[in-house]
Amino acid sequence: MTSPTDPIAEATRQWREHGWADAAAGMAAITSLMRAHQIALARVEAVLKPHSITFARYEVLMLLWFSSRGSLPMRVIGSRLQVHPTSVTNAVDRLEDAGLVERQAHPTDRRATLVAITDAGRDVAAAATKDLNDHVFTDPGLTPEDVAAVSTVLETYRRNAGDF
Amino acid sequence: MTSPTDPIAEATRQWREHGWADAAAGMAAITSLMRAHQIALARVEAVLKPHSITFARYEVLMLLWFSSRGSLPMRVIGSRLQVHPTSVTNAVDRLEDAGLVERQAHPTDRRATLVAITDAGRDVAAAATKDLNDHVFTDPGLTPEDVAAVSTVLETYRRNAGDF
DNA sequence: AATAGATATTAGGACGTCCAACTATCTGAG
DNA sequence: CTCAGATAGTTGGACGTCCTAATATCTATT
Repeated sequence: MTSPTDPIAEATRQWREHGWADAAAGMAAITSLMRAHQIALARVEAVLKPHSITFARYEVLMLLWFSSRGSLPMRVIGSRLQVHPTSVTNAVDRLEDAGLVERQAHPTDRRATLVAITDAGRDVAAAATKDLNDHVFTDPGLTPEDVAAVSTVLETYRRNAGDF
Repeated sequence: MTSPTDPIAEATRQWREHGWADAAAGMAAITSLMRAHQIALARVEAVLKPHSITFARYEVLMLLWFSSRGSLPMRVIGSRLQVHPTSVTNAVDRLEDAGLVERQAHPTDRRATLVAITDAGRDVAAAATKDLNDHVFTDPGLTPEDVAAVSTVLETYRRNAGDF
């Protein structure tokens, strides 16, 4: 089992050799985060692909599904998902083209736009969630202890960053 | 603790309510990973911006800088960074336009292309690294213990995914 | 040696993210 | 009541990632 060297471990070694020992651990953590994100996203997208949606659109759909009225203003969606307003416009455009959501006038603020999930949207959300739960979330690729550890530490990271 | 609700904690609650308790922890971990990645990437890109490079290009530059000959085949770059060949082409195109690397003929395999770092490339790599170390990596936004914990768990995750 | 299959790279296109700039509408200070 | 400033959303563009398809070159099998 002579596995090739982990590129991040190799980078860490280089960092120390160059006298950047103080930064080596942080570099490794952030670089690991980038790779792990890439792996996780690829797995999730692979499961969502048959449902013809992406993770970005899935998140919008779930937010609407869980909302009490089945609709939210664009701005609220962006705020919850922590993405730029233009990303919300993009995702909603595509979801609307697919008939999974529809834009409605906001009752009191004519600047705002409400996004409402359709029946078809609820169906896709339910089916996609079942698939994601069965094929990714129930066994994400780590022990339950590690899963909990990641969540806990990253929650701290997100809070420190002002994410919520 | 009067903070507004963490959207991920809220999603976890919804998952349990809908009877998906087995998948709730995995969903939370993966969603946390997505957000944390977004935060970390934004910080890194902000520091790199004055150097007129992105993180993707920075990684290519560092790989070349650390290589013994100062050059690597495109294929090796993609393999180490775990990105698609077309992403390497893209990054190298832009680095070459900026004069930070140059393409050279491979001595023995005419299909392959060597990418070599230039003196200007070494200067940018050194300056960018100093900035990243000072402003991000030395204090990534977590305690040293948490930084180590993230690295360790994500290393397992990457290894399980066949990343190395 | 000839050729079928594998490998290295590039071109074109889809999608998500961000930023800057613009329109429409709301809100609050005077 | 008016108007400057804030807010909601969209458009257009830059960039990174992936996928598919195409070209060029290597390699191994017959």
